[in-house]
Amino acid sequence: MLSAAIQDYLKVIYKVHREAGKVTTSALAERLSVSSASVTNMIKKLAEMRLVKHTPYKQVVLTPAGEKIALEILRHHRLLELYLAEVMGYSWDQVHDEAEKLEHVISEEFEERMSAALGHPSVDPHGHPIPSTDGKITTTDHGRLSDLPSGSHAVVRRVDDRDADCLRYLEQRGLVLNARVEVIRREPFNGPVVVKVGSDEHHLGLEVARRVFVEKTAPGAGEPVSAS
Amino acid sequence: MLSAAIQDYLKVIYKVHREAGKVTTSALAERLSVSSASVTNMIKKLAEMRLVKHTPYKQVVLTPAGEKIALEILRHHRLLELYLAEVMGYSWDQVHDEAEKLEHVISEEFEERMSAALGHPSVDPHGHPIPSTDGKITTTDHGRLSDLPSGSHAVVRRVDDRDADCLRYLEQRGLVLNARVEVIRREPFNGPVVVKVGSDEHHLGLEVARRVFVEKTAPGAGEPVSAS
DNA sequence: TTCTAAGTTTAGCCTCGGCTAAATATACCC
DNA sequence: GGGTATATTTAGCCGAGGCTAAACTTAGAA
Repeated sequence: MLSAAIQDYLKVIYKVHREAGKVTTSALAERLSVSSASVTNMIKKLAEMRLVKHTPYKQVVLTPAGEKIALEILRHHRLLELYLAEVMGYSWDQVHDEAEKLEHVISEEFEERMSAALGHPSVDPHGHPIPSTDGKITTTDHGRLSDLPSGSHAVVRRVDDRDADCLRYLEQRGLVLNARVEVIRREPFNGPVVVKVGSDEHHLGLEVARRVFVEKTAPGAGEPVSAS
Repeated sequence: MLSAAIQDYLKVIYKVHREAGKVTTSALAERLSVSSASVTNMIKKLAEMRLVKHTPYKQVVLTPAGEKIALEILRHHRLLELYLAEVMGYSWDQVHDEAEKLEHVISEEFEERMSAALGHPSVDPHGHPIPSTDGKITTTDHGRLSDLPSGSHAVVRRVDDRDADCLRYLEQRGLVLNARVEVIRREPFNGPVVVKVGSDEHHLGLEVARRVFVEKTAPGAGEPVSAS
């Protein structure tokens, strides 16, 4: 059994790769709340274990073996989030921290029973795809709400789940998974984005709007432009 | 937050105290699958933290603070066992190992939601009482099936849950919580105990019979002699 | 009472996964 | 193309929680 620390490193390497393309020591250090030196140490170890390839001073990439483990942890995390929310009644902003702890500890048995109880879902409550047992994942790249021109219509497809306060903020304003939004206008000088959700209008700071990922829709349409 | 290791020590100290009265280094070492020297080290640390009192070469006892933590972990463990069995459909013999890992990781939130989902139960699937949130526990001391004279009638009130194989064995023979049993006869020379469960008779080795705790009943009675 | 076996503690070591400080590599600016 | 800022790695350290071997207590038998 791999330690929770190693599992965490692999998971974060995977996520940083998805989000930034390139995986650097300092990015990992920040995401793991650990010093850069500690990251270098661990990376060296992971490289010996053939879980990552490391080009010193350049970057680190997961080997297929490393990615498999990362996806397994990711699957645990996202199934847990969904289970906590749907079955146990957790609120949207509470699930992340609990899942973060449990993901390293549950058995395959537990994973399978959760998945079954949820009807083998493919997306977690924040819109992230759930990897399958055999380590496959289908990612859809969505644009950010903050990048939408005014007048756009869209559907919320994913929300960054790293900050519980932000999640609460968004939830209160109806910006949850599959919610329809319209960009009314955008204030200049990186000011807030004014969006309509249902019949309400909200002024979202750029930082917040960057955390909401959307799929564009036709203005009056009932369904997204490119429904899956 | 206390480490999982410390939580485990406190839990095992509590259990050994219940089961054997006296808590020795070697008993702890065996139960924790750790060397005696390691136990001595950790006990020293726990004593500094005021969680146990240690009389060197004699014994160790929990302080009220230590007992509080032990009972909290015990509560986690037993709620988890029940939740895994009742809600998630685990079998009787699978729940212990999973609970053993999860008990150190779940939040108060999780604990409370499990308890609510189960209707705030007072006994786990193996018959152990579940401590309350405020660290109270009501223990009933039951005799062992292995100590019953032939002809006795009894109800299973608790089963030792440390060995999954043994649990499976007992479950297959109907020796589950609240099952009625009758001791048909006892073979001499520490031979098997012959018991009737439902309409079947089974020959139980002494080692197995020692792990089943029972409450005596009147021979034909529908209810135990001293119902709770 | 003394001697010995069993149980306990001490001493010293190990691995894991952190840390800081110092050395080194890269990259960017002029 | 050289110099400096920034990123990365190396070196050396620490605490947690294990281990073994050796020393020390205790208790029981002779």
